[in-house]
Amino acid sequence: MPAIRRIPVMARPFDVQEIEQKWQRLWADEGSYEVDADDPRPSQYVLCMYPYPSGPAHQGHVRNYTFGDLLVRHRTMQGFAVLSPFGFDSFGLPAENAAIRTGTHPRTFTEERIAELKASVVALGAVYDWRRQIRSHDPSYMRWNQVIFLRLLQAGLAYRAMAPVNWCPGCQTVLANEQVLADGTCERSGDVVIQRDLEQWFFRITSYADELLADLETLDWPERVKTMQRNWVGRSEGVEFDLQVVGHGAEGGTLRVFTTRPDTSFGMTYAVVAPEHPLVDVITTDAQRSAVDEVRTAVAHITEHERMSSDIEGQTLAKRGAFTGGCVVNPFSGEQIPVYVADYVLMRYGTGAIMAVPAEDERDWDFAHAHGLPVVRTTRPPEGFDGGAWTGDGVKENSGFLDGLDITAAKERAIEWLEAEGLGRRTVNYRLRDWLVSRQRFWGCPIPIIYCPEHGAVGVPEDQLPVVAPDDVEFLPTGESPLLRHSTFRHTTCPVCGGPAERETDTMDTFVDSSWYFLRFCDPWSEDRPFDPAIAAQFMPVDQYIGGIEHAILHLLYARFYTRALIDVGLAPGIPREPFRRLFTQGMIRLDHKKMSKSKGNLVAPTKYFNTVGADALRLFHLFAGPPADDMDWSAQTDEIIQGCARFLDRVWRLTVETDAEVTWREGEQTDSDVALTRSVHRLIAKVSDDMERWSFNTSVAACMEFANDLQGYRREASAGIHRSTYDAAADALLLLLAPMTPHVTAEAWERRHGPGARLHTQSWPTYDPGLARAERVTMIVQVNGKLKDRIEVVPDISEADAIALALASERVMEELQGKVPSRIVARPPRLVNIVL
RNA sequence: GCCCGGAUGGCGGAAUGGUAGACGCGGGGGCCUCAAAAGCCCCUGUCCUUCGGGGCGUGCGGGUUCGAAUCCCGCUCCGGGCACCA
Repeated sequence: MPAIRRIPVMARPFDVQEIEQKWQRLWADEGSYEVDADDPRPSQYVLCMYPYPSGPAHQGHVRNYTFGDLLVRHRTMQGFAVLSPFGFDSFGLPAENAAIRTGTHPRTFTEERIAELKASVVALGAVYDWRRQIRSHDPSYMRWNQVIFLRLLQAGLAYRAMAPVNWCPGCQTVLANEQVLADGTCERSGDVVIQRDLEQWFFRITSYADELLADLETLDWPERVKTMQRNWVGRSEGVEFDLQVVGHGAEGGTLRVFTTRPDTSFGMTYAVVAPEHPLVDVITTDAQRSAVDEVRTAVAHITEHERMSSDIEGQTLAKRGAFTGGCVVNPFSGEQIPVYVADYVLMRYGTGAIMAVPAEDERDWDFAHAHGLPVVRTTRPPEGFDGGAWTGDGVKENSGFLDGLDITAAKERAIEWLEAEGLGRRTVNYRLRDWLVSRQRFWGCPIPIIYCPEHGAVGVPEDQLPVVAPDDVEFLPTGESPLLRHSTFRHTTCPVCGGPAERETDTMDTFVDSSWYFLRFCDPWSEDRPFDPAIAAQFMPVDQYIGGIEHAILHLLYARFYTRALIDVGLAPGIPREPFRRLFTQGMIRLDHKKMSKSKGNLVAPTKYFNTVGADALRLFHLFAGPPADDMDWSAQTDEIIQGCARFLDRVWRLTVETDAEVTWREGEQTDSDVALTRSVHRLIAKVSDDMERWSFNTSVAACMEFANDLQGYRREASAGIHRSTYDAAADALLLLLAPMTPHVTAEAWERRHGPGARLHTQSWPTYDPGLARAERVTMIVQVNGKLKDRIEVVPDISEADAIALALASERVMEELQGKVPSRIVARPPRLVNIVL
């Protein structure tokens, strides 16, 4: 019995906004993506880096959450209980700056921004288990942040030490590096910023340097992120050894240096100590004192950042430094060599002193030439080398017992000699420094410490946590934390003796908040500890972590460290030491060649798309635009492409829900074109399933578009009517495959096809028959001398002999051969035959 | 300076040693319509062509291979990271 349907005529075949709101409400009401620890399904943890709430979402968020949501929905359809939480990194400087500008309390400001961001995330159709939401400024989260701090303190992983900071004498406060202008002045007062030592809190991340480095090998992360972390940790192996000091007042003293090139020791023609090095005061002669002091003063007045830059106002690579008047003995050559101070040697790295080998180190070369110091080559440079320092490999010369060796062997020999003589030992140095967590800010998690004149730094007892900053504070543009001026917060009593004491007024770096939120997500209801380790162990590690490349180093390194620290202080027994098994870093979105961001003021809000083409079309665009890892340019053409995505969804709707022409249905035996359609359904399932696993969403979308074209062609050509079950299977498959990408329109189409209450997203991900997915006929190409000459339709399992026979029988090939005998025939059935003359 | 990426039609991109340019955007033509919109159909790298087809073509120059966008060597340009870490 042929069924006949007629098309309704309208701009779009469905009401986008109505459908999107309906399904967003349904997913929330039905708790479709809420997952509990006792869920019988195997679990998967999919997480997008929790955002700083800066207001309504921008396209960077849209892209991020589209990828994440696609994964959540896809894995759910594959039968996993997918943990998909969302939260807000809600402490941070912008809220505090807004408070100074407008007087609004940072909490009010932040919570308004959270509501806006959350609304746009929901409007995008991204689904989360909102019961688990975390906001880092919530006292319930701060409490555990502070407990963890105290446990790290007890374990010796947190400590207090003097550290150089940027200090503005005008504002009487510490500045962040970003607040110091390029010329070394304060952005607010214009005063020259100086370096000053202040007591600050640190986390001992350097204790984990080797582990953080070694375990990178086990991670399924982008290679370049791992490389960046490796460089950041900056492990270098070398040797430390002592030099005898000669000269006034220093007899019997030694100077310890660190080097990775002990093979060059015979070329050490002078030594350099950092300006802050304690030996400077001892060995500087009266004659040299003023020159040395000049260097030290200059260094004290610039930031480390500037000190590292190779050019300060015309003082180019002259290497700012001076002779101290003192000397040391090079133990290898026995010669006396001068000791200099120079700003290119850093007190905090190695021993704060180096042996200088100008012939084999570029910095030493520059310095030696600026100060007229001798150069002795110990590695023979290659023939024709006319540059300065030679840092490559070569045969050792002028090096006594090392002569004739290559540098690797010479290093070994030199270290053995130093150890045998009792002068030095092997050492490893790291570029990585301990993590300075103190921030002189209001809008952050207070460091739970009380300073007692009697008992020193005492932790606030855990039953008194959280320490929450008071609300009755005044935000002034002074640059200092209002907590400093709040006397009832600041003045308290010592938990040990009850005597008068002062609270710490610094807060924690917000990277502390984000270093364990993924663990709290596993058990956000826990009231007696940060989380239940058994539950966390069930979900951890995060199976897929998604975020921007800008967090490649700091956040990801801190989180790796923190996870280990939590395990080692006993708060997280049984959880994996690596928190993020797979990492995906999405590319950024640029507008006019600049990164799209709120601070640059070049955002394109998604709202206008939600209100017109709808969230599905915008999602489809982000998936279709190109490889997820690549940067994307938001261009004048973008809106047209988004329109094209909406057009495609209209077409999907017409193909699955409505008929746009009078249609005759039939059943019974499949015709050839019915079989062909079935085959392309199976090929499509295979293609999209594979593309999903390798994050090739743009080609998934292309395949679905191609299939929709095929489906339309099938309808057009079906003069004898449309085979009902074949067509239904095709339409259902298309909806199932698109379900994770464009969830609203597909869910609605599914319900229209299958009746009220039918749920697309609880269906299983479709499977395919490999036999049907394989093409029935394939195009075999025939080449002569590698040039394409003919195409022949063949069966996929054609034999090599048959393929060659067919190729040689081709008219086009015979023309080309002209009776000549091929010298070689390369056959790769069923893909190609290449005839070589 | 060092270390990673990348370069393909007018544009976004596809092609994991085997038909370069899938899919889409833009453009051109046609159908439908009183007309328009929407929709549908066809064409669209480039040059030559006797309309059968042929030459050229994946940043540049070499190489390996029967065959290279893909692998190797050397450049150019663009993007990113680290930049006096001894």
